[in-house]
Amino acid sequence: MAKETPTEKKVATATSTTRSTNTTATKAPRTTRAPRADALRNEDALLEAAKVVFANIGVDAPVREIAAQAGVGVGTLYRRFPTRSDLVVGVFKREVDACAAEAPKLATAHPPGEALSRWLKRYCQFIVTKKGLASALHSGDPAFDALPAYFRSNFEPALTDLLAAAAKAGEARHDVDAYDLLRAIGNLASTGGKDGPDGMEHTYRMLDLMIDGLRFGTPR
Amino acid sequence: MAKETPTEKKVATATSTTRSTNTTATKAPRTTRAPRADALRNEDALLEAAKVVFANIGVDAPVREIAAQAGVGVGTLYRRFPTRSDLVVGVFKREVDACAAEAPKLATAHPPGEALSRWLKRYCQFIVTKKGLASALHSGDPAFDALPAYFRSNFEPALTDLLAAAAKAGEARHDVDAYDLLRAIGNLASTGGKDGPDGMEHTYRMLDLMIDGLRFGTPR
DNA sequence: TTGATAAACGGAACAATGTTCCGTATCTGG
DNA sequence: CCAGATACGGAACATTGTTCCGTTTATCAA
Repeated sequence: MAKETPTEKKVATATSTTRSTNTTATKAPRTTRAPRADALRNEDALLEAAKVVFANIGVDAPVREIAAQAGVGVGTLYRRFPTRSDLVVGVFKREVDACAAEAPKLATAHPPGEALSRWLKRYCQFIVTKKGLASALHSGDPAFDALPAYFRSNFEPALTDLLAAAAKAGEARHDVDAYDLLRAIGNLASTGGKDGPDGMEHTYRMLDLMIDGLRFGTPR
Repeated sequence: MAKETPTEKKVATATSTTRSTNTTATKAPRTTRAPRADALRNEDALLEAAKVVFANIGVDAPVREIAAQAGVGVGTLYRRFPTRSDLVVGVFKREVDACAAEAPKLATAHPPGEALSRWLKRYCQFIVTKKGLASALHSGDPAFDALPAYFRSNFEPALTDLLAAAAKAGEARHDVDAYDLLRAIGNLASTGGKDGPDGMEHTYRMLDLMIDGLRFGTPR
């Protein structure tokens, strides 16, 4: 097993919430057993490691590198992700999930307008960070075919809710389509990314401009 | 080890490669010798083989395949093209050369309007055939950085001449820019290529439309 | 607690590919 | 025709993605 787990603290990350999703009521199903704890831990470690390695080396980073970073053998990696592409897909989805999941959190922690602008900034970071992955999407590999739909089906509702709340509170106009905005900001952020002359500053300034535009004509 | 890469010797379509034409006729260029005949032959065979293999298998075809098709060993291939990318570049340039070189030939063999339309059709074939290579150009490999300029610097003058002659003969309008036309037809041909429902027919119909447009308003 | 066993693990081994090396064969100039 | 520069072929090496399988371990019931 993964003897190489000196840093066991990771376990404390309360991954428990996502457990017990299936068939808890039935008794002693010989055919199905609860997933092993180390397997779950490793799947998480692999996705996390892949995210880091992709960011450092690029999406073309060797699989061995990722396995090493995760403290796991390649065999383990391949049981979970039968293909390199599957790993890329996994990382992409996980990042989409994480970004989309912040929308409701921000909505409860801040007033609607503030929540909206904070999330849009977060979304910008997602776009810039995942530029490498995004280019992989257009590489012709059919494994990535489903990702655009996944992207939209997660982000559009999240932003729609934020927009509606902001509009209702009089902090944004009503006539803005969430998907239009996602695309516009996506284009904005994907050109002139973090490697620009002044980091992400330029992108953020443009984003602020757009956010002000959202407020324009709003009753005060 | 083989480091320096003299690589291209210009367009090289000229037949004779005698060294004596260089500068003054002083004796004893001890340092340079005429290239061996087999070397020249193999370079040609490699480019030709690569063209075929790229067309059949794709630009990602194994190098060994190309060497085999050319009837040479990989060592020979790598002496001429130190990198896989160099081979791709070589094929691309050679195809550009071949296509551009037909312009003057057509100009002498046909009346200006006919020459123009024939060459545009030929250009269409180039675009469709090289779709695979074109996508490789946008792969981030710096070896391909010079190709767009090469493309333009060969095609634009060729087409400019054809256009001017046709306009002078009253067989085309005067207000059409060669580069604009190259781009327009390039876009036309790159979508819906030869794999479409009716082969290249659709593309050719659109091309004819455009050629008619070139004639429109021309004095007769 | 303990033991049987399904599940998971690690990493060696395999296959495909780009690239390098070098002993041998061939061409060229004199 | 000879000597030496030049080029050749393909085995060998390096880097990946992927598979296999003997070993280890978490789980569960007794």
